[in-house]
Amino acid sequence: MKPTASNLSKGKKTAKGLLIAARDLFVLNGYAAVSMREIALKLGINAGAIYNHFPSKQEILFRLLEDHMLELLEQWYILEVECSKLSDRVIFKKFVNFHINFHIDKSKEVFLSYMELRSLDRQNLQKISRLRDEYEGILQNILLAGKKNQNLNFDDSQITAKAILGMLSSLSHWYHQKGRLGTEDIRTIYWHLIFNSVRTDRKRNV
Amino acid sequence: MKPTASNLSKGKKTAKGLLIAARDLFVLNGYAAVSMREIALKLGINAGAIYNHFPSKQEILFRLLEDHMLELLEQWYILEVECSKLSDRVIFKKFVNFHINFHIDKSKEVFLSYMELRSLDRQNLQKISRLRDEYEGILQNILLAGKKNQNLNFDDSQITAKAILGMLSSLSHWYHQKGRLGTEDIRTIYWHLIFNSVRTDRKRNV
DNA sequence: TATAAAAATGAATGAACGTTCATTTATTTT
DNA sequence: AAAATAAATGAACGTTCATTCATTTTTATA
Repeated sequence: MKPTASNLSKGKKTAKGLLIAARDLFVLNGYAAVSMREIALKLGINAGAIYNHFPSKQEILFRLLEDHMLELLEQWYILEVECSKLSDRVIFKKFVNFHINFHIDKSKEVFLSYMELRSLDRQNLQKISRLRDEYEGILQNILLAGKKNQNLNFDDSQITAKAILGMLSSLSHWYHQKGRLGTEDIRTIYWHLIFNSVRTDRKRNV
Repeated sequence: MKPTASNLSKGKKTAKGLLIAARDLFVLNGYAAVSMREIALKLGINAGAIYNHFPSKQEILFRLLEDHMLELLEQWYILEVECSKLSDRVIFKKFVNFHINFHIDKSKEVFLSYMELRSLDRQNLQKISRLRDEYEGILQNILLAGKKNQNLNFDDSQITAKAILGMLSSLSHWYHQKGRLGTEDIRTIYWHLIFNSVRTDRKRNV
């Protein structure tokens, strides 16, 4: 059975709680500025007790980032299965919408992934970077396929992928629940901006 | 006479050197993870000597961010003077190019401004936020003028401004001198993406 | 309910932190 | 050159840091 909140053992519950507490504090103040004592305090336990669940502060950060990237990739690959017989543009739209949804849903984890890469030690950074490159590669391939079939138009797939992901990721810098616009509005606005930036049914500007 | 590198007094030279050293270290490891001792070491002086030039670590960060924002705004206002009799699109292009140039030129300061807002104390954050809002307002006004005259087309000026600035600012996350593409290529690619995302001579997509 | 395992405690570790200080050395001004 | 100012030293301040550990308490298993 998949573990739910209620049937987790005490230990697993604490471990999960620690990840959430650490995530929230890291987002608020940054990895280096957050102490193990603060994290423990959120759960009402002693700092030393954390080490029953995680071997180090660094490992907590790594687990947060890796779990996030693995889930991002996994979720996309599930969606990708239905894409084989769709048009380039529809696949592109599917990806952008998926990305926006995921970023709205997991804005804290996304923010962390952008802000705290530099707080990872060399080995962990390498692992996360590999996962990031894999994800960026997905978008690059979608763009390249669209260009090949003349359904999308742009100069450089690598820069364009970075620019699009950069635009979308800036979402996580300002998005929060109680904003002026609903998620549907945001999805629409971003989709228009992004699709127009690479669409073909227009002459090139100079 | 405007002070140059050579005619600065010893003290001013050290102060300037400390700002540069701090900037580079903050970019590399983050404000909280950098010690005053590390900053001093870069200049070959003792940590205590820093306090002859700056009253605190916090003040060093603030000075870096404020100087950057003030220069950004000042430079734009100089350019803006020539804009009064130009078309909406040309003004928009002028702004985007200005922004890209500035971000390529000062990629470290831009990166800092995005990453270390949360390391500012309340008062300093307020000051910097006011400057950021002023800059974002400039782009919003350019967009709104373009929309009013039907020269630009988009849904929401606030989100669109944020999205555009987000896309451009992601530049500072990966740009460095020795990259595959020259600054002229990057300028072109980004301008195409951005202008197309809000241009009018096309039908709206659904 | 008895027993083993897991989880939490609270004190302690040594190291590092930003900042201060009395003092010395270097630079600038008179 | 003398006097005044600025800059740097190196040790020390009190605090906080991540982590360790012997011990106790809680939870899960049999």
